[in-house]
Amino acid sequence: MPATTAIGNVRLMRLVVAICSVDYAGKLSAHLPMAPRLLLVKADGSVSVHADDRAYKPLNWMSPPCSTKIETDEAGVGTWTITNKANDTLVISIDEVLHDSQHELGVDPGLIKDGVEAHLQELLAEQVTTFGQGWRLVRREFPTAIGPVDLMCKDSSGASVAVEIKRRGEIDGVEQLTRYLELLNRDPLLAPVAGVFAAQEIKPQARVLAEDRGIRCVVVDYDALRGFDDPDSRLF
Amino acid sequence: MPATTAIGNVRLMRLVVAICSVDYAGKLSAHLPMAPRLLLVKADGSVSVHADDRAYKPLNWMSPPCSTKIETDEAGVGTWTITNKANDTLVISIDEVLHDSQHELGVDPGLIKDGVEAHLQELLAEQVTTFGQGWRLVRREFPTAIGPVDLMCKDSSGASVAVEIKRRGEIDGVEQLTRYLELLNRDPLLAPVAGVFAAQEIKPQARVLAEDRGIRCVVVDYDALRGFDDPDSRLF
DNA sequence: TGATATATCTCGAGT
DNA sequence: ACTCGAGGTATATCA
Repeated sequence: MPATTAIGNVRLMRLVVAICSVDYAGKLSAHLPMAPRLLLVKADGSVSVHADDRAYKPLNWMSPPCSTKIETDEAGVGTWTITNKANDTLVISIDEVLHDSQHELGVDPGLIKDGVEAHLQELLAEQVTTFGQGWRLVRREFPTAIGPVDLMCKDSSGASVAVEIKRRGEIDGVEQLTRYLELLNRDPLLAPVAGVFAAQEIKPQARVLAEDRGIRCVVVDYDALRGFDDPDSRLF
Repeated sequence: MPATTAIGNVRLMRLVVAICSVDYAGKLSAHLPMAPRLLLVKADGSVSVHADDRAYKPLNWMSPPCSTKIETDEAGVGTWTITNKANDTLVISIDEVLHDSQHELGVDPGLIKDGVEAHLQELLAEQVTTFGQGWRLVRREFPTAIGPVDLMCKDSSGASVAVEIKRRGEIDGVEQLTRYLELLNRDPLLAPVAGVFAAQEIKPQARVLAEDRGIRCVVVDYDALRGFDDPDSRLF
């Protein structure tokens, strides 16, 4: 078995706290005046600039793949120029370095998620009787010219119903389902096709719009659906 | 003049590199197995968990406002429990601390941007002949009951045209313009009103939908428009 | 590779 | 508080 770590493959995360200004030129232009900030250089070469607020979004960043040209003196003062394939450039001008450290983290084993829309669709596909007794699934991701319908079903009377599934039901979803229904109802082999808008939460505006268009709204309980599902198949 | 910094107001960014596992329960459930990661605690109380890749998105996070309960021993081993108003919880279990430092950054002076949609609208308002010879601007932000139309114009024959401007032209923008046109064409003093969908980039789906509804699509070149504009008016 | 849909989207403006 | 729209959206999936 070969060694899993070679010196040349050691990948480090570098944390720099520095007084710096930043200029980005690419899809837009952006400028950050000189101030103390965190510079985060990751093992994949990506660079992000963080202020002391906001958990999610950096002030500025360069996504990988990208390369960094560092032109600094022994105190770390100078400039970093980061460029990507599209020739977007991020220039960081450093006046003073307050902290500089490197850390080996290794490859992350990754995130396991549960409760996203794809999972909700799976559960509902298995349990279309959530929508009514005697319903059956025709197919998931039923193809149309403008995109796939989440679930195509038949109700107990054999009538077609297109189901649009969202985690949070907003107006966009109703518009999307409306477009599908308009298209599907032009097909004499399918028409008439009714619509169901299913979500864990449906915003009042979306409900009004849907019902005005004759679309039935169904609020689904993820935990209840999951309860009927095999618990051993759960991720954790 | 009062002192601008009191001890109680000193706000610090804390950088911790630790072997940890993470569980989030809120809008969804997510789990990160034990591994070395960066924990970033900002002055606003927000916490984010970073792996050694991706510039933009943390693996896990809690946005402010939120509060953290730290239950660790003198070596930093133990758990952090972060909760927000909605009772979403992020639990970080720390096995070993590899680095721990704090830094005072102060409030960031903020980002200056150039090249966003508002600017595109300005440029097109100044140069409506981009859409055709003899066109003239009636007004920007033309008011309607459901919101302002970006540009209301008259073409060389004097016919009214409503223009919707986006940086990226997607289906939502076509829907928006469709709603405006429907409303405007009910007004006998204005009707008939034609539609133009203008964007730096128009997605195929959006183009199909727009043209199906008789809306003309125009791809505009931001840099070319800017070239005609006064360079002194640029932000930087 | 390009197009499409999702996201714990985030974030800001306006009501 | 809520809604709506924009984002250097980023990111995953699927053709």
